[in-house]
Amino acid sequence: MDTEKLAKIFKALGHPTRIKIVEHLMEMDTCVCGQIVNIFPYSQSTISQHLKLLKESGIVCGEVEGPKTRFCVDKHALNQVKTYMENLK
Amino acid sequence: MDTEKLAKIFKALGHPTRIKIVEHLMEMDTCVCGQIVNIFPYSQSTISQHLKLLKESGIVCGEVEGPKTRFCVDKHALNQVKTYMENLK
DNA sequence: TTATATTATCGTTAATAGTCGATAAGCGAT
DNA sequence: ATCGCTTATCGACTATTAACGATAATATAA
Repeated sequence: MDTEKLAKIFKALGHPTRIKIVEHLMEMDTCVCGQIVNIFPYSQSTISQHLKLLKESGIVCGEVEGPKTRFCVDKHALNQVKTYMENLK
Repeated sequence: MDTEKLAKIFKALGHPTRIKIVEHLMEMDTCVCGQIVNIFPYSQSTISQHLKLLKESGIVCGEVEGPKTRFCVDKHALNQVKTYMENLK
């Protein structure tokens, strides 16, 4: 994974709310936007924006499911980041 | 490591130049600011600013050594991040 | 087809980040 | 004490981010 891509993911993770969103996605496996909105004291638009950033970085993916959008952590991307960290020595 | 702290480190790593600085510090073990300036196409003040951010996040530490400042990766902080990544499942 | 539920986007505002050149501050050598 | 080297900080500028409410878009249900 090249540095640019990696930096984008780190940047996406560089906000407490987005870290918590990712953790929640890991626990729940998948989540719909509304479920995430419910657990944070932020507006729907703010959470949607955070999800957009996470998606654009590649660490999260989302697929439309009727009127909803279902998000989950991209395990492949996550593993690449994990591998990078492990090899950082 | 709490979420705020973690987010700060991820944020610090969320820029290609800063990732490369950290990689360089890992390779060289320690580096003085000027050595890092030499390998990037940015001004001394810009690199100094990046180093400051890295230091403030806790992923890098620097100690004054005469007129120079010697930087290195904080292995303890790095290990905490590594552990976090490993446990993210 | 109209209403409802869900999510995304737009427009705005305030704050933060990235970069530079210029300058200040520190130490060591002369 | 001053000069030179190294690093940090300041001020400026532009760009990006974070947050909100309002609105648009889309799909399902009635």
